[in-house]
Amino acid sequence: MDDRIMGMLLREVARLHLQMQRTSIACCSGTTSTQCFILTELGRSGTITLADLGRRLGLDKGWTSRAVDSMARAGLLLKTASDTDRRTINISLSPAGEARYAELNQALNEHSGRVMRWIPDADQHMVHVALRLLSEALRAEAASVPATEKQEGSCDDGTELSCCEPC
Amino acid sequence: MDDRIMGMLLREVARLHLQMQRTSIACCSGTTSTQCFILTELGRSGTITLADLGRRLGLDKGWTSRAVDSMARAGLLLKTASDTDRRTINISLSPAGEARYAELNQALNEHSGRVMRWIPDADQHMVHVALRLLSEALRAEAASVPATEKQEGSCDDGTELSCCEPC
DNA sequence: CGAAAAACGTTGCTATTGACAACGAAGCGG
DNA sequence: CCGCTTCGTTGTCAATAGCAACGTTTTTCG
Repeated sequence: MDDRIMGMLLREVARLHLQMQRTSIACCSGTTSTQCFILTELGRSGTITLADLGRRLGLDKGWTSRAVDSMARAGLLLKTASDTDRRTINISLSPAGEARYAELNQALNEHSGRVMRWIPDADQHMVHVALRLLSEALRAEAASVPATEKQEGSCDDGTELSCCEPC
Repeated sequence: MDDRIMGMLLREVARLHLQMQRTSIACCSGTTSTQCFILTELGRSGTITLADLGRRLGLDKGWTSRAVDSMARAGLLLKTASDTDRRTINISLSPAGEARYAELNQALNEHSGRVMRWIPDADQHMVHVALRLLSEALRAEAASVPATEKQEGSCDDGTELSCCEPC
């Protein structure tokens, strides 16, 4: 299989989706795209700690702390101290956050449904299976890289074009 | 087909891909992700005007102007006045921009190749076809929405949860 | 046990990203 | 010629995000 075509397709899909997602989110409420990510992650994972949330979203913990704080001030999230580890804080959706999560989910699902309507019914199952495979592959690749990404930070060994493959 | 699962999968794929793309890009050179989008769009489309570039990427023309300007100062892009329309400016890749484009493409393709290695060979063709269908569906949906998005900006007609479907 | 190391959450600082509005220049239709 | 639109630039502002430093707490290991 040709990596070039695959790469372009994957990039195109990600870019187009993100672009349209922005408009979908903006339409619904004052929720910004990062707040949307936090809401959906909490809605799926339930109560998790702040550091865990940042790790799952691939965001800096400082930025995550501020974003969570502002959303807690807005009444969307609850910050409760853990009783087993006094360092950690458990983040969860407040009732208002649950409602916003449901609202957001509906808007985004409605949007993806509109996109799906452009795909023939006979192919929809295939697209579904392919997306599942892709998400698993992306997660697997993401999990496999960090083991070696911090040790070899050279990336300037000699060849000027073939970067990124040793690092 | 269930829109909910589809929506979650699509969002997950887009989010994970974008996140990993950032690290791939950062590894290569000083190019940021938006600059990457500009480079890839110019590499694919050839010489286009600034307004067109902004429209294709879904970005504000002001921001596009500044981004293009900084990349032109960095020697990656060329801004040449049009001879038929004195308002427009044609943006194109300089030789250095072409090189950066090739470099970037290689890094990103290498990355998508790594992701694809997590998918069984027997399924790769299916994923390829599915991605092609998806990108076409996203483009079709993106092209069909703007016709009605500006006229009906109400979105607060009555039902509190079913937003985004009339607007 | 007790010191060193690590993890956690907060805060300050900075840079990037991007939208919106206003403006002058230029084309276009009447 | 006059109004309208488009184009590119610039100013301003907010959201996004990373990095470093810090104090607190937990874990690890000698």
